[in-house]
Amino acid sequence: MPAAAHPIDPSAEAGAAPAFSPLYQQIKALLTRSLQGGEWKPGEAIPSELELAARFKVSQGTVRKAIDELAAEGLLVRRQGKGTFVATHAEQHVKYRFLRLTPEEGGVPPVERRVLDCRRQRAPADVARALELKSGEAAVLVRRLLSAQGQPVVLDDIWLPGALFKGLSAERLSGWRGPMYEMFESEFGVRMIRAEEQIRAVAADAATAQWLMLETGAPLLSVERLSRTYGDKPVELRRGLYNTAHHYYRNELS
Amino acid sequence: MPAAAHPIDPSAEAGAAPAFSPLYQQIKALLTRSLQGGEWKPGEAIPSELELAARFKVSQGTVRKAIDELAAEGLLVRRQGKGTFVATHAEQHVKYRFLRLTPEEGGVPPVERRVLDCRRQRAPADVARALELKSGEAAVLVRRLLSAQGQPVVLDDIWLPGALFKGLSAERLSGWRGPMYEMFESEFGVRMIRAEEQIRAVAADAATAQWLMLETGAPLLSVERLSRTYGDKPVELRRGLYNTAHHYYRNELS
DNA sequence: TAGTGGTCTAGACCACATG
DNA sequence: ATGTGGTCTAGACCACTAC
Repeated sequence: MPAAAHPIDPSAEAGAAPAFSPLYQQIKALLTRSLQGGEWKPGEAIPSELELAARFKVSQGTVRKAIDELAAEGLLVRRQGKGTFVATHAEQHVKYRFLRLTPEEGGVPPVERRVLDCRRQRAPADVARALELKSGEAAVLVRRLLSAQGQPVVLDDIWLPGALFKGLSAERLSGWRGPMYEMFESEFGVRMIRAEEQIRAVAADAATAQWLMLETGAPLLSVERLSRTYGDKPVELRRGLYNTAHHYYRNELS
Repeated sequence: MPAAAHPIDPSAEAGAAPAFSPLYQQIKALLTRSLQGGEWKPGEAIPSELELAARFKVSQGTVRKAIDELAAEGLLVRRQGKGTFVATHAEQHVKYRFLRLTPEEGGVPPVERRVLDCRRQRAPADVARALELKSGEAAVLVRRLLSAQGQPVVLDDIWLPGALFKGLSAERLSGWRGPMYEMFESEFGVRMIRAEEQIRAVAADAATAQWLMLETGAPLLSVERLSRTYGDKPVELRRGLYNTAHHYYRNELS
């Protein structure tokens, strides 16, 4: 019983919980649950460290450590003198967090978007499995073409759970200015916080080649991304095909 | 002057320093310098937090925060009850830190190595620029073929600064068991701590196709990696061509 | 001037590893 | 039993932001 001096009863504020972990981990779990439950919305400030310390009956330092970890994970953003805020995809500095495609020297990133298709249909088996949908459950398929200076660079197929994205249409997508994840956040209340990608090199098939204005068989970067929201729940399966003739996917290892 | 109560004179233990940053940042810089200078070697334990606190005349908490950051960056490894150790590529759990190529379900990673070439020569202009060598300075070029179950998967060209890798030969490389970065560390005192990668899809040329037992023009993943050691000094330029028919490059975004 | 996050301290106690 | 890192507290002071 590590924190016997100040145990927090998990059943007090919520249901089953990690039970006996360090106090700051319990606080972190409680904060995560509040974020997940929408107590504080993206962009809003959460209560001050002292307020939270009073609410949870722990010291400021303990709250601080919990917030530190959530900030390190990108769920919260600290701003000295102002407060701590729920992270949002609308922020300038995280705009390229999930956009790893970088132009060669002197080029521009592929920011021109064209929605080719947006339809609701039953999720195919592989998509259903990835998104943890029941087989045959509704899904939304969005197909987009991203270009840089008129040159097509990316062909994206995006699968979303139908239940979470009611009312999503090609018109709404086309009308939206700014990152897609910002729209998901503000229009559908779905916030992506983490993603895993599988990257391969593939040959362009005839249809893809036509969209990207390449020869059939041209080498393309295939990026399959599974995005997750709070609680590691998968909410987006994205399959992108990138023409890397004038762009590259950048990555940092540490 | 944030830390006026306990300023550390940068000139006391070393030369010019970040001057007036938070105390723990100054401690961090001092620890980094000791790591860089080889005061503690990879795998060894550094002094305990209390010892360091005494040495630097600060509280344990301040040393702790400095070590926390270095541990987060992967330079140190904490082990409860034992001490804090200098990270090493020999550790099991970091063995795959720089190896992102993952087998498809049921497959095996490409661990069979064959050294095709190892020669010293003048660095070409682009390599010299990346490694920050003077033009015409000596470099070592290593070419390797990695296979999984007899099937070639990766063709690697590795450029290293000649001055740092005296005595590197195909024989020594072939004889080494374990990760290459472990060899660089223990045999040449060069420890990689960070790397940036540029990833593209390319078509196999005739020579590459032959090595990888593919058709000319087959799509390959091109991974160009610049690895850095302490002080962000570049020490390796690696150009890998991956056959992603049965493996994929995995990445996590957060 | 007041409130926020950021730094630093000193000391207590716990958990883990080792002799 | 001792020494290590890990957690938690209470309080002080600093730096930044806003009113």
